[in-house]
Amino acid sequence: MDPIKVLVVDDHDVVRKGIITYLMTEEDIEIIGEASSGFDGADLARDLNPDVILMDLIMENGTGIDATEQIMKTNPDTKIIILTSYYDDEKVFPALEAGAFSYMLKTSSADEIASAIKKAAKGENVIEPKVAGAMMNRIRTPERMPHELLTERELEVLICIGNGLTNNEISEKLYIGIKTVKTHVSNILSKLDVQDRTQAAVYAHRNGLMKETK
Amino acid sequence: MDPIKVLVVDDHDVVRKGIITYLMTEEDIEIIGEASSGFDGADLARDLNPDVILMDLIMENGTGIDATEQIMKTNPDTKIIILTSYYDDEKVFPALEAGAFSYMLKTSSADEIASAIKKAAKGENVIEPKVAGAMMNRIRTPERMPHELLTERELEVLICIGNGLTNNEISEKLYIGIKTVKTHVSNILSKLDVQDRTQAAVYAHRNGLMKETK
DNA sequence: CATTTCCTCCGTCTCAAGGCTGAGTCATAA
DNA sequence: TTATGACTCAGCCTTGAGACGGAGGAAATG
Repeated sequence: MDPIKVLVVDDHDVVRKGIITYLMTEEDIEIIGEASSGFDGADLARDLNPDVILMDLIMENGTGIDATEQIMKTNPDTKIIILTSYYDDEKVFPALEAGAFSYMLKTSSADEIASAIKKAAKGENVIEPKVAGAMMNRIRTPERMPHELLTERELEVLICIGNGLTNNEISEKLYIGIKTVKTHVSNILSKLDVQDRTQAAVYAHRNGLMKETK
Repeated sequence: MDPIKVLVVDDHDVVRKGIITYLMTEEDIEIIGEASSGFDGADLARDLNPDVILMDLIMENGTGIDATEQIMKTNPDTKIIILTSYYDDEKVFPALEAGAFSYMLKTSSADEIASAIKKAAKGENVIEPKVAGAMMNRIRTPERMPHELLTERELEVLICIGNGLTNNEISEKLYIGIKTVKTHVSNILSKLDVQDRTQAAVYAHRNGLMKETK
């Protein structure tokens, strides 16, 4: 059986070298390339057509999410294993939705990672227990995030609130009357189930709604 | 000359193994131990008395900051090199204040890290250019962060505001009169140079003041 | 001892915030 | 056509927020 062709994408030089050094001792795994950014990783994946990709999420040029989406278009059969430090919801689910095959943490032992690569090549998913726990929570609570109930306009207003604007400033910014702003604010408060604009601002920050404008 | 005795502290198994694997090829560097948490790292440092410690900042049990402070008490001559992914102000300066000797990023090449270890053993600091830039900014702008002007009590109140509490709720939580809360809030608003509590809440979230209670 | 800082509390006053009710327009779907 | 939802705006009303000024006690500091 041919060795498994693996591509390693991580902007941390020591991590990349470390993984590669270790994996070189595995007989049925062959490192065919490495990249230090999401962009380079996507390019290399297209050119080299690896069986498995070890992908970091947070990188300086092109996140692992974007790279994963890109690679799934050009190499739909490639199994992408996310290998990162984070296991919070906001990171995990976008990655899995983008097409990631497995999700490992960097606290995993080198053996576990080698095992995950072999399983991925055979079509078996590997999800870290901590990550799996987060997934179960998501499944157990099918209630959608409250802010998904918001209309586009309400979301705009919520972003303004999250930036500390007053109703008056919002009305000027969005070219609408202050009464309209108040209506939106009221609807937002009831939909998010919070008591005042300050709590709404907190909600926006905690749920990552401010990232685009930060 | 004796080889440099190095201790590696990082909760990411692949990072630790990777660094060690690489550094083993360096003749004048000897890995005398490794730890996967800040607590273990501090214990090992006390027992083994290494010349240089490679220390991650974010770990599951005991942060690198705490471990660094601890180690500086027991092993004041040990040079601690912070090796992490982050180069924002909030991470860098506490580490240097705690007694870190050098500050490297994980994007550094393995050669640079080996070089930093040798320089640290000789008493030369190594600061990553990106981190150095942040330091220069701090020096160029001697204006301290506004929230450093806050008193302890005011900081408590600000945290409450950041959690979306009303003045009334704050007064109950802190066992003080509502008038007192209002006084604190007014002082906070003027010290932070913001107009209302919502902007204060935003400030608290953006400047990482909410991390303890999140 | 004198000064400063911090925490505490009071009264007054103004205004933004937000609840409640109602209503007109427009686009899309049934 | 009718119904529905989103966006818009209005009036009325209550209350919390915040500014301003004043003040006392405790503890650190010079």
